[in-house]
Amino acid sequence: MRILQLHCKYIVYKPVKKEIGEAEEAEKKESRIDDVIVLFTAIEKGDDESVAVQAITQVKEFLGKLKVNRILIYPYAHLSIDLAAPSSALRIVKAMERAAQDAKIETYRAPFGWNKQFTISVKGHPLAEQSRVFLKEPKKQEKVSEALKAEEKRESSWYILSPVGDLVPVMDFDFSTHKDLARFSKYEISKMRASQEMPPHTKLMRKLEIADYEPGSDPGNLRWYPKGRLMKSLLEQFVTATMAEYGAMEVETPIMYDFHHPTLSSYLDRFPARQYLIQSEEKDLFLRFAACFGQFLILHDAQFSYRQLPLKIYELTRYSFRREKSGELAGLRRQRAFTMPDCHALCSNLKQAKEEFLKRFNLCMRLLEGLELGLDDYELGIRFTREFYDSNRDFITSLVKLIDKPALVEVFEERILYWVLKWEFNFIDNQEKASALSTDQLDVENARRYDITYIDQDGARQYPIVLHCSPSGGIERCIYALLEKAYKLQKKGKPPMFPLWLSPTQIRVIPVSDKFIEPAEGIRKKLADHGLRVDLDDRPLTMQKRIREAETEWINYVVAIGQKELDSNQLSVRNRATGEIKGMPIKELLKKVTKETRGKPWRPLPLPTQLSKRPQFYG
RNA sequence: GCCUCGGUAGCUCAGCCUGGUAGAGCAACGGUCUCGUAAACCGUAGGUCGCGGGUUCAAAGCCCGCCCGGGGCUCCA
Repeated sequence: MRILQLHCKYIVYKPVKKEIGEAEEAEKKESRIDDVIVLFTAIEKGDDESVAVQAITQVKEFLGKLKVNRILIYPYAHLSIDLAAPSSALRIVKAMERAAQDAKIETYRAPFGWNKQFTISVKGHPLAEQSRVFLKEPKKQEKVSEALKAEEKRESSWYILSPVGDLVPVMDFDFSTHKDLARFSKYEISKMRASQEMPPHTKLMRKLEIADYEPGSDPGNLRWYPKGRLMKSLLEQFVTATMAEYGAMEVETPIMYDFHHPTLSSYLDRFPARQYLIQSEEKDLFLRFAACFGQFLILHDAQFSYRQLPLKIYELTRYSFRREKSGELAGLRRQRAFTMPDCHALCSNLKQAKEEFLKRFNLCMRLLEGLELGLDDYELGIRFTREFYDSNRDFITSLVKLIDKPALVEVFEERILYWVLKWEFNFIDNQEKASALSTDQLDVENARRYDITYIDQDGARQYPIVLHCSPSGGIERCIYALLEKAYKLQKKGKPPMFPLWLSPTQIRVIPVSDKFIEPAEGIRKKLADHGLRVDLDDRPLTMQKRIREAETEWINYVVAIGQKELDSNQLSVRNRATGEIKGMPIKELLKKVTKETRGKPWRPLPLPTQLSKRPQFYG
């Protein structure tokens, strides 16, 4: 629908003759209307009553601004080259008229289908002349998955489950020795938070040149600076290596899928997330929000029997996309494009699924331990259906035993989604918000949906149980947890730090003055040759200043080189964790550092080794 | 989507209430200093005050509209 909207001192018009067969009946009589908004209107193909209402709603709003409440709807075909058929056009013009009357607008309408003569006087103010286009809103844009709708009215109740198997309603639990669990429960149940400050990690991610918002993209799609890219890359490697060790086969699958693919579209309805949609030629595509599709489609086509179960398949999705509402986004805590390891395991029956589930639970604990996130840093949340709990009490309790502290439990009376049991490790940040890191689900529905089958001992086709696990949660979110944890340390008066293996610079060498740059570089190289990230602050600044900057960069060890060190063959090593300066031979430092990083992936410095050669990305 | 705060130098921000030559610190650049564990000193350069319109002799500032972003709420397999 196209409307040319004119604020007129007056308009005079007179029907001259019918132009089309469907024209309305009208008298060939002159009409005059004063101080009126004239809507020259063309109805186009695809317009319907909803467009008419939409148009009038906006016109009404506009009338308020101009302090006018009188309109003339004037059918005017010449505005469009894509006109609707006259019969439906007339219907919609009438719908506009009705909508306007309903909105208490004084409404006039020129007859439809006539050749008319008119004289018009348009006012001179800037808002007097407006052209507008209204389109029917495409349906798929409004598509909300059934799961999202179901989520909104889900019925569940909350408990605390202790390691000995007591299930206590949340209201009756004594939280006095479980402060973080109390925070987690409060967050999950009441959804009450009131925080004015910025989340500390968003400031840190920029100050430390890890990541930043990218105004040139969609919100929640971040840019990563070299140091952040390095950390992310190390975490990715670590998770992938751990999954390989576990026996999962790494694959790679497309990031976009056909919206109308039959199995995919029914899965979309079972998943509570909003998608990015892309149109390409004739296809509607959506960007994946997890690796499920790609892996399930592979497994659908693969053939395997009970002998190969449990069968484990893994992908590090870079990226998964979820079009979260803009207000939900927060730095590294929640993005619209994020990197998520996703591992599925197919199990022959519930017994095998439970064994595997436990194995993965342990694996996730170990993995977070590798990031130096321990049991004090996260809380366990478990969710299940009432029915599943009733027949698997001991099994569920055995999960809680593994962390040896009470867990928050959500019990669903009915199965709304595709799983009957899931758990997450939740990190509680400085604003007392909880975010899931590791998670695993027991899925009893998707094998059937994707027609994934295995052959059992008797040669019959069976549907396996599917486990969905993100062993670390989103990689970005891991960095968020590390930053928030570091901030907690800082609040307690301790130096904020990263685990050594993730530190962009592990050791910085600082020559006392520029006379010592050369020997300092020699020492730097010696250390670097042992597979460490060591850089050299060769800038002509005072020693104090360079030490200070090393500290603000959270560098774990700082080595000063001057005459004293050259004479004694001892390095002066400043240890960030303790704040102490200790003399030690180069070997001792090497031993200390390699011990601390044993078993973890390594990558070289992502920046020039000389600080004088580095650009500033932020600030 | 709603509420709220904001957009001024690369960064952090002041100036806006009460209209009258656009500021500071840090960073950058040039120089002096050759330095011993969290900020040496001097200087130089750097701005379409988010965009559009209005009011005014005069707008970063006042008014209207728009755009963008943060945070909160809702939501979170």
